[in-house]
Amino acid sequence: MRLSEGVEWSAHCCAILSVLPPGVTLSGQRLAEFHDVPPAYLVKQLQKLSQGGIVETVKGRNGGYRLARPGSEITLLDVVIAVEGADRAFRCTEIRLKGPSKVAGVKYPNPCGIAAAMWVAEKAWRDELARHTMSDLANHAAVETDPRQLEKAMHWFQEVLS
Amino acid sequence: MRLSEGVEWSAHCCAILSVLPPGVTLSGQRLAEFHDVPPAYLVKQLQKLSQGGIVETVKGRNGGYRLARPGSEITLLDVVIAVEGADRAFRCTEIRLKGPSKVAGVKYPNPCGIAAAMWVAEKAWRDELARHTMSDLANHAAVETDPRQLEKAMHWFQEVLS
DNA sequence: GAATGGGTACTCGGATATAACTTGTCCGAGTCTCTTAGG
DNA sequence: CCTAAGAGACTCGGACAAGTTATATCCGAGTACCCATTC
Repeated sequence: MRLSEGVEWSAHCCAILSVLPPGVTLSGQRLAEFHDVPPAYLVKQLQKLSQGGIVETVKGRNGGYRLARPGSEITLLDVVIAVEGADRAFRCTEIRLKGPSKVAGVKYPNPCGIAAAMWVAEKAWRDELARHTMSDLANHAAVETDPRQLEKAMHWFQEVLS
Repeated sequence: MRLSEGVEWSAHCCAILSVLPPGVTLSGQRLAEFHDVPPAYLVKQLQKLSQGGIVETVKGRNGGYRLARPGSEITLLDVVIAVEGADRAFRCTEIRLKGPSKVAGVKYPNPCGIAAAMWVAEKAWRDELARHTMSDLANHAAVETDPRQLEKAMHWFQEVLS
């Protein structure tokens, strides 16, 4: 089981976007430069965020991306779902309906115990992810980050946003 | 994010093995037949369970697999880890150390907020999986399964174990 | 001096190659069992 | 009738392909800005 790298990139991008002044956009090129990741591939992830209603896009010169709603209303779970899809990690293939013990016509309304346990665990995972908003993560980063790095970041933003 | 099919197969196999009399083994061929899955590939999953200390193997004629310890002491988490590996689903690439804001020499002892949140969520997932043992799942299945199917299964077992 | 039209540069978006991993298969090494021959 | 040796068949285990997904890239469609031209 593995989450794609796009999840990490997207989460960082959304956290960054959450601290921008309202209305200001940042292009995929700039976001890729700031995070030092392949620009074209990052844009592909941002596309998913756009389709998922997490970010809005502004076309044309000086265009880019901005959050579609306040950072305090976007959770980590929202980002993960937008990038990875809403499908469950565990997929039940209903093994119990196959093999030599199968009985024609028998259907089970409830999921089998294994699938049920798996899905309860996944719900616990999702619930935990939903507890963190982009604003929370941005605040946490602002506190934890080295002051010198914070200053360099501020400087860079003022440069590219001018 | 996706769990491999091997997880489902392995969980079902372990649940089956947990209800066998002590010492009795079931071959990969039989387990594959019972679940209607590709035999050679199922054996590959059972290999991982063997390497993970979940099941023991008995070679030679009338050999096969059996649980390495009581089914009440094997959790769903044990099986998932054996098949999928112990690595975390989310991997932090330390983006914050790259890009134009990086400061030479700066290291962060604590994981970044995003990674921390991800890993807390994964722990919640694991804790939930660890709450279910193979014996629990087998009991649940015994109650939920259609009586006719149960009987056919019993019949099949008596046949292949004789 | 102000307005307007066109060119240009920059943006996102989807279609297109490459790499990695999951899925699926095969054959060899090892071991228990059964048979059979001998005492 | 009992013992023992050997052949056989069945088992697991790792090495070997095929298909699917994730990763990375490129080029086209569209839009806002800037500048030159005109009134």
